Amino acid sequence: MQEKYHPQQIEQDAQQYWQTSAAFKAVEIAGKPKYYCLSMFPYPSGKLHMGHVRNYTIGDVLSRYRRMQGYNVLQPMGWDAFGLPAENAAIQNNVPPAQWTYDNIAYMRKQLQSLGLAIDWSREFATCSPDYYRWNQWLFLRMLEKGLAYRTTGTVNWDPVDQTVLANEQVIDGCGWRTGALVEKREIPMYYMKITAYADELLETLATLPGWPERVKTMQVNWIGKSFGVDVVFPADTRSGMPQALKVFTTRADTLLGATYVAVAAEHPVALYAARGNPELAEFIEACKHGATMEAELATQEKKGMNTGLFVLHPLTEARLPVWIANYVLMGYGEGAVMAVPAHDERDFEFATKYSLRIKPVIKPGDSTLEVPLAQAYIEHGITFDSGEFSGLEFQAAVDAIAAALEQNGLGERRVRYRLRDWGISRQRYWGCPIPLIYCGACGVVPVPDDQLPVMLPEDLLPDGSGNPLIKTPSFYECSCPQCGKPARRETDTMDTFVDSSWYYIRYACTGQDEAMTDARVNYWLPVDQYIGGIEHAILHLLYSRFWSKVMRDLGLVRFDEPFANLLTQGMVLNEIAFRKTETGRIIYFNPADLDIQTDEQGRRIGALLRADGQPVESGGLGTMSKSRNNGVDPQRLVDQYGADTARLFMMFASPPEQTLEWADTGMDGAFRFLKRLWKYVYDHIHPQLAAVDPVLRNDLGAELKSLRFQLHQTIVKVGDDLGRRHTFNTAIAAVMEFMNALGKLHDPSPAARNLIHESLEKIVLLLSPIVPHICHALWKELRPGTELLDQSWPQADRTALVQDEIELVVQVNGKLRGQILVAIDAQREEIERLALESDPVQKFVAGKTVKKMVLVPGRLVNIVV
RNA sequence: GCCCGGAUGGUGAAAUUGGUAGACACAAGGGACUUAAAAUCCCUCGACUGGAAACGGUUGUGCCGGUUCGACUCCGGCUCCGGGCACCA
Repeated sequence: MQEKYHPQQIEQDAQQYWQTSAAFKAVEIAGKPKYYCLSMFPYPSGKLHMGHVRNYTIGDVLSRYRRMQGYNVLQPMGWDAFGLPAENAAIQNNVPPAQWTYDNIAYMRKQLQSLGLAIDWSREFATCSPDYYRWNQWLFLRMLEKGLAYRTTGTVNWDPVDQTVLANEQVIDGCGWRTGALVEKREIPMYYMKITAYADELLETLATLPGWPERVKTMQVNWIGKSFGVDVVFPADTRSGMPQALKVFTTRADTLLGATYVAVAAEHPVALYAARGNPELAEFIEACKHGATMEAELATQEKKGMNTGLFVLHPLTEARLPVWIANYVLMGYGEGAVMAVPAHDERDFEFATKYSLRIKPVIKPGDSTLEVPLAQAYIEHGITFDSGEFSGLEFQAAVDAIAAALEQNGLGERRVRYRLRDWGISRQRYWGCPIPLIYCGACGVVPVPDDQLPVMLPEDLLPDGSGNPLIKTPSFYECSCPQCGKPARRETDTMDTFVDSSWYYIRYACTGQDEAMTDARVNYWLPVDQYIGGIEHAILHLLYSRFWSKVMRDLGLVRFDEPFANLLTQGMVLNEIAFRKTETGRIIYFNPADLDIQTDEQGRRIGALLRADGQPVESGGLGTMSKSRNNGVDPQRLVDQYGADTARLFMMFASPPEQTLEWADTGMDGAFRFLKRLWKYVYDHIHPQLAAVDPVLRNDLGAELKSLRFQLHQTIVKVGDDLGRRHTFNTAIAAVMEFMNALGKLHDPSPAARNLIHESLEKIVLLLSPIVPHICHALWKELRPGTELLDQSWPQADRTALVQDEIELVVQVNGKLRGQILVAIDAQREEIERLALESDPVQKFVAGKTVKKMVLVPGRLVNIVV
């Protein structure tokens, strides 16, 4: 055994051993309990960042821990390989997206392997492989057959200069990111997946997922947004020229008598009708085209509107209500029209105040009245008033009565609605899975026959920023109609990359299966036992995956209802954002590694200077590590400098996994120091070649050794609980450090002590092995020559070591800590109270006062109330 | 704007079911070893305060209020920060 800890050599040896022994190859073994541990696969952006290290280390710790517990573990890895960044890179570097992607995969695979992850690499695949995306296409066609996929129009961001569709990310302050041109909304035909058909099940089965974080389930519930309300029809006032009735949905039918106008989207037929011969209105509608498409922008943009001059009739009072066009009403949501009740809706209140529209309160708090005029909308539930026959009712009674009245006169009906919208999957982009459809002049939209799948994506095209290059590639789009054989045109849109990531975890179970999307092996491995990934995927990816797997289930391809039994959402790894603005207003970002931090005498940060020129930079706060903001940290430097074990240990020790982590590498030294100390402990124990270790004489230990052994077995219990149940790897590591500190204080040359040290070191190595597997692999060889760490089971605590005679209780007076007492483990209440009262520090505080009450918390404390 | 989280020493954090706030580390300061440095080891380390010292006291978990014998933890109201908002992944 070498005297010093040399991670490079140790890690190389361990990784080589794992590879040559195919240690992590997962094989289906009937009857053996399986554990499918999956970390979200990476997008091959170029190199790993700290978020990846965090994600994959967590997965690896859990995988190795379960393996030691006797599970048949599957931990696979792959690549979410389609997507926008490859096209941007292609434009920038003149390299086809395919090549850029494959190069990145090759580099990042090496990086992952250097972390020593217990992955079955034989199952690796990338979603851009035709063997994979062929089944996207195949399933899409099945969904089309079942009516779960359909075609309709959707809104996109249109860059009028580049003549191309932009992703939301590519729209900056309403302008195209490359051209700076004002972006327009445009309606184009697209394909949608009917996720709303599964809305109820997606909602209901969340309740069957106790292994999911509450916050994620809450977010999904709110996202699906099931609401009970009423569809209300406002008939046209034909005398005003209004061409049609307007239907709106409301969850607040109790406020119907307070409706004072109706607003429609700028794209609504009534708006277009009103704009004919009204240039002012037409201009407003035109301006709305440049309005926001994103919900965040939509909700914060200035609310603007115009009166159409048209009227509808109130469905209950027949009062004439003006019809307005408003930029905050979207055609894509519901019916493209809303009823406005300014007195009881904040947005309507703001709008009505701005345009001097009528505000009519009809709801008041149960125990008081409203002060008129209102200073703000009263949005709480309350009692109706000023509502004719519907006055004086509480919320539900009012909704029921008004809904009944509407149903009676045929102008409304109760409806359940969802906030969830169908999933638009068409992308006007090159680097994605082709949608397998053909457009024939004679036959219309014709699916590509199954035996012609996959529709292969050419890998040699070079996008130039002006739209999807597939449109300009006849060898791709020219084809003949599968039905009539005449020349036809292939669909050039590709699928949303969320399709790729919606079922990759199923495909890992069927490596090599070329005849079908899945096979029987799925039934062994799935569902995933533990899924680990960033909290940023709490809604979209996880909801789409749940949906897609339910569709597969209904097609008989899989048997489970939910794909991920347990979910661990790791917090984001943040780093500082530093920048300067050039004279022309362009923003240049600086990597925090290139800055010198200035602190005050207390060590608090007050600013930062760019090392290159010594001048200050501006702070952009904290944000997730990203290429675009130049605040990523490449783990490679740390791995090269300290080794993978130190990087893994530090990452796990830094904070609990679900917590957002502000990146700082201070502490790496400490993690490295700990491993060096561990190495030294084993070396010092092994090296003297003293007497061989005797069987431990556990009943013959003195008080010091007995107490140390108690702590050892307490630590075994604690670490198992932290890794397996709590997933708090930081406290597991802290517990081992604490025990190591205690062990280090033992200076006892007796054989009994030496036995205990040996037992301790073995257990420490086993406990740490899921976190720092390389060093543990090497140390185990020294402690138990001829055996392999990988074959060892997770240690069990010795119950006899955990028996205690006495325990310490805390004594409080009026809830304040005043002292401790030592009591026998089986001491009775009276005995404990007597000891507590008699203890010196207590006497001081109790003397001369009357004891009112004593609170005893068994095993914890005594509180004396005076 | 809406939905979901978070805030504890100079720093990362711990306190698992309402029961000792700051475990375990980092940084810093002091010391030992060394020709020196690195490495290693030892000590101090929330704030204020009494004491020569031993050892105490008060206060303290983003802010304001509440419940309780007892609150980082529960309740009500805020502030700031992070994630998501349907075409970044």
